[in-house]
Amino acid sequence: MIYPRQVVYSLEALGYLASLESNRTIKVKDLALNLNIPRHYLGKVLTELEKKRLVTSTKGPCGGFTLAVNPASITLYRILAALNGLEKLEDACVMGLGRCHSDRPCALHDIWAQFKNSTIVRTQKLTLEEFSSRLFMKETSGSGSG
Amino acid sequence: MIYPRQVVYSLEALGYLASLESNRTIKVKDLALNLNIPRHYLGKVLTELEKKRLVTSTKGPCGGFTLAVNPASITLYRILAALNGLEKLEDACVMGLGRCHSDRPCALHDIWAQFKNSTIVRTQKLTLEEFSSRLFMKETSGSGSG
DNA sequence: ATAATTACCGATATAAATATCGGAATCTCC
DNA sequence: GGAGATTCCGATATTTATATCGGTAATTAT
Repeated sequence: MIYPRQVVYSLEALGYLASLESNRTIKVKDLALNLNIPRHYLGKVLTELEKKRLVTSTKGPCGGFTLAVNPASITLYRILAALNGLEKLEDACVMGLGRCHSDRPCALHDIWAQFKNSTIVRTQKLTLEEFSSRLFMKETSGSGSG
Repeated sequence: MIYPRQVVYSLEALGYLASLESNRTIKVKDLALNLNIPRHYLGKVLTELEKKRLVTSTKGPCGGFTLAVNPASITLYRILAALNGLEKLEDACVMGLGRCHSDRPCALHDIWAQFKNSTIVRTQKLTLEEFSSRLFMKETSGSGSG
């Protein structure tokens, strides 16, 4: 992966939250178990997400975290931006060569530029809901559609 | 950049060495100055490159490092492989999502796959000589070709 | 041989990311 | 208002990458 783990954990947590019925909360402990993330570390990550108004927390019994945004309208791009997850994509050179510029590009310059561009376009179209349903399929109570 | 700095330094050092007349050595100190890399750190990186038979070292006055491979025939792919620089490219998911597989891909799966593939194809065609002349232009003694 | 030059190498320092721990603060339910 | 549940938060540990330092070994020139 090209993102720091904190970002990955954030995406997983948000994806999972979006897969729950709206307004349903989940405890850090359970989230950590489900996503296989160290519990206390996830707690800190969620605190960050709360500061960025992406989730809300409630203390006490029946407390936990819940999504603070509408998953059908927020895009992954906005989420990544909030998490500083776009930094890698802003690097000019994929190999980190200081002397690679657009006027004197390295041999991978165009490939990287295209990847960056595609990623931006794609994530700007992708809602959290779509992202979530793809990977964190809602546990429907028993829809036997087939 | 998506590569660790050690890999970047290695690429820069090899590129620079390839831009010198063949069999010409350069001292770590000078290389570090030219590439703006911490001297002692570069020394360790070069030692690693020597273990991998990519460069040769000579001690004493007039000593230094020189390329141990033919820059016209070795590809960047082989170099990256030797440096374990392909690890990031081998990751299945660009976002590091454990539950993203080819049979249940995330929304960026195809973009990432294409980038990885293009990078491999391109670096397999790219010789160190080409890589070097693009960015570390040989200081020709005065070819006024234009 | 001696002196100067250079790579070599082990010890250590620094920084950032990741992870752990325990108790304080807050909230709900009774 | 008290008991229990849960987040919150500061302190600290661990790991990895990056960087620094200084002495040792090897080589060359004289």
